[in-house]
Amino acid sequence: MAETAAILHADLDAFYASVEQLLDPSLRGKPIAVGGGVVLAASYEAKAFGVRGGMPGRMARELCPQLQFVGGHYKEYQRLGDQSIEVIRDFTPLIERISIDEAFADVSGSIHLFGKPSSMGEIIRRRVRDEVGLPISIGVARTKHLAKIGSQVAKPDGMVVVEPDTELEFLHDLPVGLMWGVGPVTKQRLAEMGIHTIGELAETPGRSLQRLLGRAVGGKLGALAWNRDPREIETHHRAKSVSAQSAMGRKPATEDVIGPTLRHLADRVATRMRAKNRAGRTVTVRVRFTDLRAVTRSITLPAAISATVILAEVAKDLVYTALADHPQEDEISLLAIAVSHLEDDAVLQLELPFELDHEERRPGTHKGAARWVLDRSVDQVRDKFGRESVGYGSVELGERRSIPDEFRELAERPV
DNA sequence: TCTGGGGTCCTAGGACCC
DNA sequence: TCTGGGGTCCTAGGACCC
Repeated sequence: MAETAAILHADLDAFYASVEQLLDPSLRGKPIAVGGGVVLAASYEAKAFGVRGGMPGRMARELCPQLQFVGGHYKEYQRLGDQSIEVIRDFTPLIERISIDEAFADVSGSIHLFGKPSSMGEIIRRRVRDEVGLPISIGVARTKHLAKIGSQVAKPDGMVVVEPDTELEFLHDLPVGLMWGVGPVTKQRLAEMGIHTIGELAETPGRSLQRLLGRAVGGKLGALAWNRDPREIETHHRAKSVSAQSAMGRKPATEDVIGPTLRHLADRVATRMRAKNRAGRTVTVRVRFTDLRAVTRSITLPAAISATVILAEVAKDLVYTALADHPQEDEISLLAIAVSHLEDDAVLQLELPFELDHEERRPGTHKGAARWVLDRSVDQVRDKFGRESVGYGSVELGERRSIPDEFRELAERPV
């Protein structure tokens, strides 16, 4: 861990909304939201009305009647996000990309070249503003946790430097909700104990925290409140799961809904796995009912799979298992497929189809390999002619989904 | 106000093995 | 035969993050 404050956390402000305002100058200074059914990002002008990310579009409109919904420049989001992070790379290769609009960087080894970390932060901010055209906030501190909180405090369009000798002073007056790992539930539980600030959290005995929040969460929060953050910059991590989901409002739990949706989801997941030469052993499905309660069912197979048709079949069995356990539910609002237990996939892997209803699990290697080879050729056609050139579930679904596939891909991390 | 999509990590019980 | 204990894997659910 750095002795000096040399960890940067850089976070683009209201990212999607800022990109839209950059692309269309007539939107600048106006309350806008990216999204539709749900607000994916709100401009600062919209935030002034109380509009927040994750909020239902209808509620946002009530809060701000003149709110303008825009969006759709998905390729630009990716390009401008990448371009911004690349600016940081001019100062250090030790970068941990958290998401499309956010990254940590360790610049301790670059001080002799570029001067103080705070100077680097200011240059990065200016260059992102001048060369990309976007506002970015930066926190500079000795640890990731402090740097991250620093950038949150610095928003919008600012920089906060936490010097090593003022860390606890900085930390202890802040609300617990700013801490990494404190969400709505934990915040509420802490409030019930009269804990509202990080300082109050630090004064609470570790035993009490662990009793209230569990061993892991309680222990972690106690350590962070006392400013012990052992995390280091991780320049590359591999994904541990691949998933896709589809919200559908309110649909009957019938085969004509479930079949095409699962084929489409399996296609998305399996295509991404194959593109990264990975395959997975554990398949998990999630079924959400109309009251938003959700159940999951999973199975761990004896061998990893990445063929679309096989994944769709396994997922379908799991979904019907879940539905059989909830016979009173005849409508669903979401289906999801996730594959975990990922392994590196030999180029010519053997796929094993399984009969889930039988004890016996027969390897049918010829059939499995044939499916995998077929999938590979579909992948190649799509690479040349576009994803829509070959449809699995998307054509059958026959309706516009609220979120285009291009946008979904943005959330993807390096696999 | 009941709302998207892609992820990570933790807990707890049960099965199974040594 | 009964008893004890530890480790690992699997499954389901939940909190959290961006």
